[in-house]
Amino acid sequence: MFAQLLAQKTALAVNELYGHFIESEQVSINKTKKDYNGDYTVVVFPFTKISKKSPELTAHEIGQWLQNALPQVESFNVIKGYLNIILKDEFWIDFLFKNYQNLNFGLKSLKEGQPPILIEFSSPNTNKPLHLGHIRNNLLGHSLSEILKATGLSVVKVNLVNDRGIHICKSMLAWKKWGNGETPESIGIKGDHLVGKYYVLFEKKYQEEVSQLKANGLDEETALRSASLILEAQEMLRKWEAGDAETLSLWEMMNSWVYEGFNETYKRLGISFDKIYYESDTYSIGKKIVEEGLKAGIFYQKEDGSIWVDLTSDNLDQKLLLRSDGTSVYITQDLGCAELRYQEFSPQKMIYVVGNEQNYHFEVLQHILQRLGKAYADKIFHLSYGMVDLPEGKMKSREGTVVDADDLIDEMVSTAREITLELGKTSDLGENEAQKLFSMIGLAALKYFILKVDPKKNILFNPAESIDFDGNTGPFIQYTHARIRSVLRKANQWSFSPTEKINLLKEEKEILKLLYEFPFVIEQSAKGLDPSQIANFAYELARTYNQFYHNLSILHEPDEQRMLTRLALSQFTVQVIRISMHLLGIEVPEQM
RNA sequence: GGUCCGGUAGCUCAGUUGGAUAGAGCAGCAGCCUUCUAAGCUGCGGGUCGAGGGUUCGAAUCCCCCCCGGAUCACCA
Repeated sequence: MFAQLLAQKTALAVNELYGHFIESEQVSINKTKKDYNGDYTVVVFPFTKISKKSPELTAHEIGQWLQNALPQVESFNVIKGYLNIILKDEFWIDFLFKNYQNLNFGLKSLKEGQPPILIEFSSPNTNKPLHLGHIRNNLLGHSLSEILKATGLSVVKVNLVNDRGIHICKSMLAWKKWGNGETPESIGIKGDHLVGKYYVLFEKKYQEEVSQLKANGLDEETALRSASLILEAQEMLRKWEAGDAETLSLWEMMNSWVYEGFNETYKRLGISFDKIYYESDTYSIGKKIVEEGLKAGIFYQKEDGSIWVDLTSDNLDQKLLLRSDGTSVYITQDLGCAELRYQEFSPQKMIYVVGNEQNYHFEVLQHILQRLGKAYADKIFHLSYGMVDLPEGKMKSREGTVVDADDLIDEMVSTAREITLELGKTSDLGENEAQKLFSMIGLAALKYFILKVDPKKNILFNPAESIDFDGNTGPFIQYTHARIRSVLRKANQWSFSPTEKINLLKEEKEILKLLYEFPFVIEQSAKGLDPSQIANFAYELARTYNQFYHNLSILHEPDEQRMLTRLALSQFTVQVIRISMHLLGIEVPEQM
């Protein structure tokens, strides 16, 4: 990065000019604001105490020194005490010539011999279909994996399927009671939707029974606890953990329906995993860990047999680890799963992509692992992302107020189809290709809409206002890509390898300055586990290119070297757009 | 109540370790297609950066306090 070099040299300048040593980290270098003339701006205010001169004079002295010391510097100017540095066009042109054909610009190759980063995401429950919240989770997980890989890390994508527990028993019980043997085939709906239907039905019947009990004089809490439906579900869970054959076969059948449904949705989203864990496999390992912890006196047992950990000295609460009837809870299996993964992969880091509603859970998990003295306790990291809210508030599966993932994807694709057909630029495509394009565009709109937002912030999704296809959107960036590709196809007759260094126009230089930033953007995005930085960069790049495209001609440019330079610039831009979008899990079309 | 997260234009969001006059998109209005794709480009209007104090040459950014919103504190996951 030139900015780093500039900071080092500025520190040296202060040292030589004013006899005072400073670290280059103390120098603040910014990109020059659009309204001013320059490429980089050195902020000299902090040095005025050292120079004992006015900001203007200090800036002039440092600027002169830098111009003498750095051959890349063309000139400088000082405005209101800010030192603006202008680099020679040669610097930018060299950068262009060196990189415009690089298909992997900004990407680092895998560093061998390093322990992997393990990233868990998706982690669905098998009692209901995926909704918009899960989409965010999946997109974040996928994108982060790509971004981390781009920095040369080895990444293992894992999914932990929540395939057991009381919630699963609820949908099983409801299907058993009222399902009449329905299957996905028999009624023609996706398996995950079918199971979800019975989960919702259970809640409905359960609430009815609770109301009835309350009408008979029971208080709410007692009614919730003593309703026959919940007791039956609990009994089913005990049978399941005891290995009851009938229960297990029902469970296997319904789970297989769900997996089939999930796989279809994952496929549409372009999501995949290296390894899938099942809670039904990890909970027993967790149980053992809990028992060992109990023996070691780290946990304690109540009279009813339930096992707890007391975290009050860590400013947390007491936490149940194993129920009185011996069945496990959510955290039990998470203890087992962490152990299993660590044994299996010895990762340098285990990232959990899980919503911020579980912040407390992960804090507790980490504290428990620390108390158990596990080596991996400090390697777990909860990537906590914000909820996707509706105008009326949180989505709730149990109440059926969710934006269904499959429905939303369908809707996005069909909107993409309408818009594309209306614009009529793809009439030469065959049916298959057209279908692929609509899907590509619809998914881009959805994915970009989610990923452009800082992960830790909540997203407001208003179903009444459809997701945009204009402006700061995925399709806008795709469009820019298609546009550039179109120009490059037409330019095939030229070699488009410029040989002479032209002097750059503003529009050309603006793009080069952005492209120059790209590797740094990837690094920052990886460091902050934040795909939105890539998304915002891609938009900025596309927007800047469109200005260039609008103001200047490429193929009609009479000066051949200038034309070739613009082609190289277009080539470079199209690569970086493609790479950026790839890091977000978004495909780009040749035409649209 | 405890803990954690958030509050930037009518709406949705950017805003690097504190730096110049806080930026985009959508929505609204006005322009630009005989020229490489108009899903584009240009212009206009729109802001007490939740409120108040403090630190600093300089605060949307850091500190304190308050207001508002959300999450969480289950023998749910």
